[in-house]
Amino acid sequence: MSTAPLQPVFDRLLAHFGPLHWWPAESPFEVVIGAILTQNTAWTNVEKAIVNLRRAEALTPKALRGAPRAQLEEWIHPAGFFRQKAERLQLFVDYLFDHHDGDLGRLLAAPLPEARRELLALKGVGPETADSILLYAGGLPSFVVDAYTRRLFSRLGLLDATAPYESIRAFFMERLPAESDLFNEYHALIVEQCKQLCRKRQPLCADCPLQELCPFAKSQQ
DNA sequence: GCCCAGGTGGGTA
DNA sequence: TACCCACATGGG
Repeated sequence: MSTAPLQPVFDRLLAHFGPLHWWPAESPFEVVIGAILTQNTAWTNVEKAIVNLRRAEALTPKALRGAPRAQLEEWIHPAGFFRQKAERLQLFVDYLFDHHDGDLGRLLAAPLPEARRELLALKGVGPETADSILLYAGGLPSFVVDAYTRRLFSRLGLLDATAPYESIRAFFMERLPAESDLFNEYHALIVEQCKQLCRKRQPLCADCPLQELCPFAKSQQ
């Protein structure tokens, strides 16, 4: 399989940042919570909500299911969209108990396409959230496409940022071996690359390990 | 004060 | 299919 031009991008990011070993969570179920809470939300706000949930010992399917809705909304308040997200979290755990005995591992033990269909059928779980759960909670090789992925790779001239989610996901999955460790690091490195430049308020081509691969950077020389 | 962030669902043409 | 909008907080 030809991995050009995706392998060189990965190699440079890995050399620059080193392995990141995502997701920043202490359990697979915490990945699910983080994936829902981070929808269109800065991770710093999500962290505050997760601290509240941890303090309340609410980071388990059982605890979340039993929590009063108003209480849950209060815990996750800092993450924004708290009414929507409280509903989505409880719909998720309700489904988990109704269909998998409250065991996330069982849901994620199904073959990837089946587990993905199941997740996508849930209200509040779109393609990015589903792929994040599959990859980072389940260790399944499902490539995650997010706003950073679109921004970085359109900047590199490799894809159209406005293309549908599934076509961008296919672009990566058709060109990379289906290895969860590779997909894990790749997405984490994309996020790290974009976050760094965001913090520094720099355009994507400045101080970037991908300079040599970036047509936009070249045109500015 | 304004803009944006690791989306999703519902409605309309 | 392609837009539009609601959803809400916190940091730059």
